[in-house]
Amino acid sequence: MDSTTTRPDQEPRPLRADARRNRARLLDEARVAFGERGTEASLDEIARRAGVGIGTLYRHFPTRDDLVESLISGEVQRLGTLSASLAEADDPFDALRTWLQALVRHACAFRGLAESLVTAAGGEGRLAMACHDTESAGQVLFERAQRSGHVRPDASTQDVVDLACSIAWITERSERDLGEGDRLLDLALDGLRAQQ
Amino acid sequence: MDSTTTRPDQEPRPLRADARRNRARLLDEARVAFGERGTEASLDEIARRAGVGIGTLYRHFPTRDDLVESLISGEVQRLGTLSASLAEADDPFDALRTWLQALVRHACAFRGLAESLVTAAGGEGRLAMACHDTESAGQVLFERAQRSGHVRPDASTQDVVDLACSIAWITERSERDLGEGDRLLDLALDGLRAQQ
DNA sequence: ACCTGAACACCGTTCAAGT
DNA sequence: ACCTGAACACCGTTCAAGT
Repeated sequence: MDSTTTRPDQEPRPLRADARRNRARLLDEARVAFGERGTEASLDEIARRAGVGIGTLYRHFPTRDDLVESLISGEVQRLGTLSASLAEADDPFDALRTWLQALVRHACAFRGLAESLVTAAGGEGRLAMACHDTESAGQVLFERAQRSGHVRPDASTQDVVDLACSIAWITERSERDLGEGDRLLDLALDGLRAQQ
Repeated sequence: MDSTTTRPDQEPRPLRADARRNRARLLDEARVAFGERGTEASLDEIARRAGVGIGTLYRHFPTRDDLVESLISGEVQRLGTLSASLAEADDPFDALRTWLQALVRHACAFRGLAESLVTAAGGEGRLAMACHDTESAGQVLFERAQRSGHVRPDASTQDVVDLACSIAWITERSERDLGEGDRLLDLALDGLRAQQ
């Protein structure tokens, strides 16, 4: 169900050569800065390191979240692709688990990302749309698993996406490494009870 | 290795009358401000509303987390009491669940609290000690439940406390009400799988 | 012993002037 | 069409001066 035709996506509208170069530099430096300091990195420093006035940063990325969105848009698409490729998997529950694991890892990409995602999700910007797309990708797998009776009927896509984001958040915040994120996710999916 | 003798705890050391009044006013206004704007509320505004110079705020509460700690210390104690009162409960798993529920509600008391707790936990300040005390309270219930075979042997106290904090965080961030926090916690404790 | 608030540093955001 | 950077607003934190 990927409509490559309709994509109301940003057609990146031809930019003047210098503008395009500036945009690329800003993204490069933002990637570095977010990697080092998380999503709260100083915008001023990003602009300075990119050799660009702060006004230019704001022109290309009116909000911090727009910058975040541009950095993760590739990953968001990959989560869509992954969902599609899991949609016919033998075990619907495991398919969902695999996708949620990928979501957790995605939301751990840099410090503050899980927070940005969850906060943006309620809003209206480009990042909110990215969140919406991500949730839609998960929904396919979730509903299949639920229809097939492998998932509690009282749970929702939103529940598991939120759980994944909050696990990403705690993984990043406490100093667990990424493998610990997987463990916590398994814990939440399988439950705390000992199987007897 | 707990040296109950050394407790470098704050004995609240007699304050001059005006200092005590200022401290109380600061706490009152901080409670209001944190309630309205979360733990990131402006310290300047708290001091102003308390009718006190900003320096006085810093004298009483050298860090923002010290302010947070003073606001929640009562709740932290109550979590300890609750743990003690659940320590002999018939169903060890349910006892743990009840306590974790209380922890989730506690960490939802105001916006940003879950974040402050998790961030502080790694550090050294008074808030870190409060986190440590809280975890100890949970540990009693957790280990009992685990020893009795009701809890997976590969899970840890830290796992469930972290899960509770992250569920508090997501509950507060997305605009779920508190009951939703309980639901998410149940989901994580019981697992996503349909019981068949 | 405690309080005050000016001073400093840092950051986000806007906008008039420039090319 | 795009860029620049000064200007403004806001906040945290320290510290010299005061009582």
